[in-house]
Amino acid sequence: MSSFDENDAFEAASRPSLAARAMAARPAPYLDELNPAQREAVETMDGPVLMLAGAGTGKTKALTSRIVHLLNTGRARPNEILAVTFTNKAAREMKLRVGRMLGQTIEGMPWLGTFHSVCVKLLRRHAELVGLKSNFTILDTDDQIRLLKQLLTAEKIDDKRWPARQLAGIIDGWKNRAWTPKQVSSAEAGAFDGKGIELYAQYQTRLRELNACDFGDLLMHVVTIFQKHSDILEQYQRWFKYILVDEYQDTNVAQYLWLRLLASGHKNICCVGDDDQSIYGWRGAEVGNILRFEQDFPGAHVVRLEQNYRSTPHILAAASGVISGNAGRLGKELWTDLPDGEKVRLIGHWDGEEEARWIGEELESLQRGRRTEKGQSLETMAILVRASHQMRAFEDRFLTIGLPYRVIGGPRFYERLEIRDAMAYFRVVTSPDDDLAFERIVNTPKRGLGNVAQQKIQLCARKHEVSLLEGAKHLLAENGIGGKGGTELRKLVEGFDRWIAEARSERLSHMELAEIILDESGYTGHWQNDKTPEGPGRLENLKELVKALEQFENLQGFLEHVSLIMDNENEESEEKVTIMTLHGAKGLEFPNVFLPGWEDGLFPSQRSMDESGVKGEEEERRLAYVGITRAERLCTISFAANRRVYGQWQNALPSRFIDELPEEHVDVLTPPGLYGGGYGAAAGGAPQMEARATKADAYNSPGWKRMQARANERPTGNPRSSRHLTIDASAISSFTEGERVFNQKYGYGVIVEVDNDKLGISFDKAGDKKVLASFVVPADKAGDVPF
DNA sequence: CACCCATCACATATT
DNA sequence: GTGATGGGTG
Repeated sequence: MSSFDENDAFEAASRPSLAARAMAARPAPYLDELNPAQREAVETMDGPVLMLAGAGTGKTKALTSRIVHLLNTGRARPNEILAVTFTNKAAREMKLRVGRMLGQTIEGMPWLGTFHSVCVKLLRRHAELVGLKSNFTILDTDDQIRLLKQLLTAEKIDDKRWPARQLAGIIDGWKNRAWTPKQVSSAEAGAFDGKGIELYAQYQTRLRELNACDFGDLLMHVVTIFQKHSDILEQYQRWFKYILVDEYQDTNVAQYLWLRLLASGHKNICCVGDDDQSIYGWRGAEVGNILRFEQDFPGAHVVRLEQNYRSTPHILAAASGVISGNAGRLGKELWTDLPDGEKVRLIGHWDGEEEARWIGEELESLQRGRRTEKGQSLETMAILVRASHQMRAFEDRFLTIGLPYRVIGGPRFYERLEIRDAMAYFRVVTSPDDDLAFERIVNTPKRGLGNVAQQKIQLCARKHEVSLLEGAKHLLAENGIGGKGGTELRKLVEGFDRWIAEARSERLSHMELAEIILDESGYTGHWQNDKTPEGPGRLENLKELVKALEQFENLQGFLEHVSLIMDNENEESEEKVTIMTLHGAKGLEFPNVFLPGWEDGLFPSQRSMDESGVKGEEEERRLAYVGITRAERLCTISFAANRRVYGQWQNALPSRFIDELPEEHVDVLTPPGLYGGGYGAAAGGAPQMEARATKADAYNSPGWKRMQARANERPTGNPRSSRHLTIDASAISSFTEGERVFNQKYGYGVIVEVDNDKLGISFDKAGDKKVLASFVVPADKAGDVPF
């Protein structure tokens, strides 16, 4: 009990000032700003509440008002409220808004955070109950895979046939369901060649030896503790008087159990979510959790937020047309007061590059101001893609035309090679037992310590039952290693001793220490001598890393932060258009949204449908719904008939979701190139892109018919029945040597060589080229196709 | 042991 | 097209 009370997270927050001040401020002006539904959700404070909040219905506003109301009415002190979100961004936003409503910052809400960060706090307190020390390290996916690889090698399992990645996925799945190795269902016995469960047990043992956790463990361990130690659970049940959960539709089984355990006392739990926006099934989220809420918490108060403040009626109607294709929804009807605005625009393109080019032009025209409109900032515009590899085409295009853009969710700062290396050095300094970190950097930069030498260190460490760093010392003492490697290893080990002592003495600031570590270890020098074009950038990143340390007390605190917060939102001043994935865009809104790549196989993703069938398709459909509902004023959907996949040209059909867009809310634009416009004619004629046509027209256009015809010519029959992103079989060998052909890029030419779908062509102007057959048409048909 | 080149699998989304 | 891996060479 005493240690419980000494918890600084509780203590620091217990200062009376905030709660007292909040209570003194009795009047509740924030209530007047809510609509009736929101107000009901805020004022129903006791007992279970389910807030079904459609996109753009003021969910965060209701949630933060509820927190403020709980404080304001004296129901709870700030540190007695547990509020969990999925992303750090959402947590930050909530903190900010609660603070603003209260008129002060709220450092006093220690239990407002992501599931993972709250769990880390809990687990540090009770780590010994699951066999860990409270200073355990948190492994990221990379470390996880490396560890599993080691296990596989030790078990002599061929990691070609049975890749560590796959095992990691299986184990993650089990952890998402809060299954410890002993609890894994017998139905899973066959997993990973029948060795899955055994390997899982070994992996957990290894993690304990390393005093480490992976992401899944954070939740699972806490659930285990709650289940096994009722006294601890009861303390927390009493402590957390009110529980709030954001994005409830994204909770997995472990999170669900965690919440149910904590709420089972007073049942003051308020879950906010939207079953139509559940898009994380692939990482274990269970829509069932939200669908079942009323059974789990009998007497639950269900509030629907249906007034949308974000999007125009056309956009809402388009979104609801798509989502209505899903079965088993809780059902909501969004409505809005806003004026009609523009219809959702739909446009097809010949290939991905043209799509990027067209969107680039659209962005510029929005920026300049279309027709009578005023120009808009690039900040109002976003391109939301299904898969991150789609981003590349846009980056390429925007670089050439000099359009400023920002990619969110690309390779993140803290996942970069040099940052991870540098952090591995810091990890060894702060916890010398961190073998995974040590392993990562023993030979980075190159110290002449290859496989053989590293094996020796491993063996020596195991012999003495010590960490790798200690093992290396023993090895040196025993003269087990000589030559260049030996000298270098000695230098490294001595370096670590020095840095560790330096860190303990606290004489230097941790920033200075970090610089010394990177310099003396030769890591900075390694990149200074690097002659690849990335070298300077990497050095730059290392500098930024040291700068980022400034905000933290010490290296330890920094590492903890990084392991949980892998985002990197540096504030920039320049206006930029945003490129991000649909998943990343959830919770955001933009006046102008572009949704490219709506092709069957890409979106909905083939893999999702192969793996999860109808459920997968429904999740993809929700993703489409999320995409459309991000738009406030203008939403533009596009697709391309041809796209490069794995560097190969493939053709595709428009997404099935396009057929589900209600026609009366959609404006079909004519692509540049149809009706004789585009490539040849555009030079002389007016730009075609604003031309109006109906959806049917676009599908009936010559170019479109040809695309369809090509797809249907394939011998596989029904084009909807199998993969759509495949090589266009009709194009293969349909050309012969000597035939005269036309290609968009190179103009007219004669075929000199046929190699399956690749043609060698001697062009009149461009010379000899290799071109894919699907990119070429007979010269006499050049007018028919959308070139 | 480091470096170079050929080969291969590959890329749905994230804490 | 990219990044990881493995075999051969210096």
